[in-house]
Amino acid sequence: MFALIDGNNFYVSAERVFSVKLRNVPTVVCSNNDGCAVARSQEAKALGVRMGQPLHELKPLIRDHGLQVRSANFALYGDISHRIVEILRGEVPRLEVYSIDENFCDVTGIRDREAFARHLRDKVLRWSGIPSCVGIGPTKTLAKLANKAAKAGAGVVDLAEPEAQARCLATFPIADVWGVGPRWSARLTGMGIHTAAQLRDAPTDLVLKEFGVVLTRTQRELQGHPCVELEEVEPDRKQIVVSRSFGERVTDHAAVAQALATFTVRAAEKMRRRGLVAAGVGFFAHSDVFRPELPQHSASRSVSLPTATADSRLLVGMVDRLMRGRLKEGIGYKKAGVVLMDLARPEHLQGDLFAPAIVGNDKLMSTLDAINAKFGRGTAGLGATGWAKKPAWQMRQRNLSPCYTTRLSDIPRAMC
DNA sequence: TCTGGGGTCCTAGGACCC
DNA sequence: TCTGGGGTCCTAGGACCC
Repeated sequence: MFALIDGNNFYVSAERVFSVKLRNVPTVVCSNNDGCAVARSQEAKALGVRMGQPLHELKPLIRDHGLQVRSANFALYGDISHRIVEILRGEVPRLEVYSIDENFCDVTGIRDREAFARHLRDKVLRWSGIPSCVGIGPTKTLAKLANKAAKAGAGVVDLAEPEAQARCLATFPIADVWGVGPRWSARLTGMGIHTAAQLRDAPTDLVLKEFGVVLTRTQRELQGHPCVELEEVEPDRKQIVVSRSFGERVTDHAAVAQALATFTVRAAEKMRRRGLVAAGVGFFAHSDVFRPELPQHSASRSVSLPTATADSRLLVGMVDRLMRGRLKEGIGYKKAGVVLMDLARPEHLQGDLFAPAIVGNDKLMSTLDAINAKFGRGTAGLGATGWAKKPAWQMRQRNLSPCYTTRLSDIPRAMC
C-alpha cells in the first residue's frame, strides 16, 4: 500500500515559511530568469493565474490585486525538501523521493491509515512549516490520484478499498491521471474516454494497440494491479544538463563561450557529487525563438570522449572546441546549455586496451569542490568562466529571497 | 520589453551482422 | 517462377513526468 505525500503549492509554501508577509496574500514563484509562473498560491490561482503564464501578462494583477512575485530560490526549496524527507524517514520504513515536493511511502500493514496520514501531515507542517496532502492507494497511480483528490479540501484521501476507488474514479478527469499528458488526453477524449473509470474499463487490446505498453501499465494500475515498484534507491543519472536562458540577447561569442564554460563547470560539479564520469559531451545555443522577426540560428554538437572524465578542465576544453566556429555573426543568442552524456560509475568503465583510463585529476577536483562547499559556490574555479561582476548573460532574478537555511549570512534574525 | 529547466522511457526505422 | 530467418545497435521523434 502506497501513500503519496505532496507539499501544497510547494515553492510558494517554502517562501512563506520565512516571509510572513506573503501569507494569505496572492503569491507566485517564477521560473529561472523570472520568465513565467511555476508555482501559485491558492489566492493566485483564484485570481486566474495559469501554470506557466508569462510574468509580463501578470502586470495588471500585480498592480491591482497586490500579487506578490518571487524569483525561484532552489537552494531554499531543495533544503526544505531534504528536511521533509528526513521527517518522513523517521515515520515509515520505506520511502521513495519522487520529486522535490513528493514522497511515496510504504504504508503496508498500517491499520488506521487515515489517522497515520493525518499524523504525517501534522508532523511535516509542525517541523518544516510546509502544508501537504496525502493520498493512499494500492498502486502508485491510485495513490497519485488519491493525492489529487485530497487537494480538493479533505487533505487525506484513502483509496485502499475498491468501493472508494469506484466512487473517486467515476468522475476523475482523464487529463489528471498520472501518465496521461495533453496529447493522450485529447486522443482519449476523442475516443469517448473522459474519466479514469472509463480508461480502467476500456478494452486492454485497444489501449495497447493505440497507446502502447506505457498507458496499458497505467490502466493495470488503475485496476489495482501494481506495475511500478517503490524505488528506494535513486538510479544513477544517464545525463546531466545545465542550460539557461540569458538575461538579454548576446551577440558576443566570447560571452557565450564564458556562459558555456560556467555551465560546464556546474554540470561537472553535479556529476562528481553523484560519483559519475562522462563519456560524451555536447552543447547547444539558440537565438530568441520568441522574436521570429529577428535572424534565427541554432547551433549544437556533441562528441563521444576517448576516455571518460569528471575533470572540469578537460570538459571545458572539449566544449570550447565543439563550439568554436559554430556560432554565427550578428545573431543574438538567448539560451545555451551543456549536456554531459553516457554517464557511468568509474569502477564500471570498460578499460582502453592502449591507454590507461584517465578520469581526470581527482585530487584537484575534490579540492576545488571542497573549497566551494566550504566558502560558497564560485569561490575557486576556472578562468574560462570569466570573473566579470555581472555578465550580460546572467539570468534575471529581481525578487530573490535570501537562502535562509543554507547560507550563514542569510539566517533570519529574531528581534527582541 | 517580457515566455524555465531538467529528466526518463518507448517505438519505429535503418544499417548492419551471420 | 523462385528470392530466409533471426538478431543487435543506433538514432530520431514523440510521449510523459516534475
